[in-house]
Amino acid sequence: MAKLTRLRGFQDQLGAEAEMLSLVEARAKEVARRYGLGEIRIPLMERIQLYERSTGETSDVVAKQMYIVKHAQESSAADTMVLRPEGTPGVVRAYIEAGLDRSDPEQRFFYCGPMLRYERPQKGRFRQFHQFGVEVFGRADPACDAELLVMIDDLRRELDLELDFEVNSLGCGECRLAFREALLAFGRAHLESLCADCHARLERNPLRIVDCKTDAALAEQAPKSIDYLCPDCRRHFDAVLDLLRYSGVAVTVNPRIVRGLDYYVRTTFEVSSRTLGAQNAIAAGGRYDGLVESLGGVPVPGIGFAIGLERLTMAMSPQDRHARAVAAAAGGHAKPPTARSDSRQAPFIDAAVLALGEEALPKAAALAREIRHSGLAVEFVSPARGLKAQLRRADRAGARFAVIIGEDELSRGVATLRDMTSGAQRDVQLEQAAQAVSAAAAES
RNA sequence: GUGAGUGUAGCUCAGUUGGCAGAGCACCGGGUUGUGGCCUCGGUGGUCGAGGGUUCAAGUCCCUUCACUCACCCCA
Repeated sequence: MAKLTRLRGFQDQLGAEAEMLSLVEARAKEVARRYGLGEIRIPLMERIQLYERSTGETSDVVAKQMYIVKHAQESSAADTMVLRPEGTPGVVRAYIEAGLDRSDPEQRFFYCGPMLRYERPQKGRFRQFHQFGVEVFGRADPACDAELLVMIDDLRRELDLELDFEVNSLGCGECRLAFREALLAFGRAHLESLCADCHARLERNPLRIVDCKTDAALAEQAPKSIDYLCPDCRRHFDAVLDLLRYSGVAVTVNPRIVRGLDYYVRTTFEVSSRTLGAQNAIAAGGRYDGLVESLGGVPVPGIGFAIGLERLTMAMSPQDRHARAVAAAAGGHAKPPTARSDSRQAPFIDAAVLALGEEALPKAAALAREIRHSGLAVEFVSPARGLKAQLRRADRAGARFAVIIGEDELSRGVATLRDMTSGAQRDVQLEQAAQAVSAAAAES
């Protein structure tokens, strides 16, 4: 039989890797809670039209990266379903569907979960990846824009990371029109020197010319959106920058932050790491004031961002990752029982219960359960092998204590309680064995 | 979609001008009839990514293909 492998661009996360992601996710949720955000859970699939009308049909994400889902028996062309490539459109849809735009427009959400995009995988880029995202509705004021950046900075501090913050303003619909014209004029004027990609961009998405890396010098000369801001947009952007300066978040204004999604207006931003390679964007977002309306709701401004969780964990140093993973895996344990189990990928346990012989088996199984009821993590070791192998398993599982019940113990009505770190062991009465284990665990 | 690099044991990798597929780690067992880690002795484990070609003989040379990795593009 041919071996079945995981799909290209998809990954399994085992042990420490999974622990790391859970840990980062927990930190992000904690920070979100402090910023008054409530959780929202939305479907993994939506109608394709949702993304066509929000993210934009010309964006790469919609044009060539979506997974279309087909039911085995039924399919309806009118309702083409796709796996979500990003979170924002779904959240906006849910917001409108719940009638919040009319009844209670100011809402603050966070979400967390997998996103799927069909792309060629590389370092930091996967077909399924996880995002932690934030969406705020009903706030048009610059303080809200600044606050989201500050929030990301808080998370950055919690995780002790060095990250670069870059912001830009695309302007509102009005100033974008003028900016777009200027870009097209620039493109036509330099038609010969533009790279092949930029020729295509000129047609599809002129904004992206600014972002060209093939000819950085030329891109440098291209018109910048911040030079085309109307007075209102200018004031808004300046206010955001002032607030950030006052908050002590070091940001750089980068006119090349144009974003690939159609719905962005005014403030856009990217947060990146210097240690990640080519795919260094860890978080990105921006304002989308017209989006709720264009998806059928009443006009409500909105702004949000998403963090790539895999990239965030990758940005942590290896030593840091290891230390954190071990700490997370160890649970409440100060240190693992042996040096060897230091490299363990799974959680450490408090006790391993070993049974020797048929007679001891039910007693041992019952004892394991009783110890668990006191809140400790217990593994009932397979009794199919000898004591030596069972003890080795106990060590491998990272157990602090081994509780042994064999012929000898049974005849005396006791269990042997062995401290796996010191090797010291003593008899405890079978009836009090569970209390003895939890008492021993409590003092070590 | 484009380009480059890499595919040998579960993992990390040796493998000479083509000549019997190896090491370390991991795993299992003995040394200890009921005592883990350290030590020691032994053992299990391979379609050499796949298919074809050249040759008396291919892990090694040639062609094709697949996968992985990195980069372009794009993005979290």
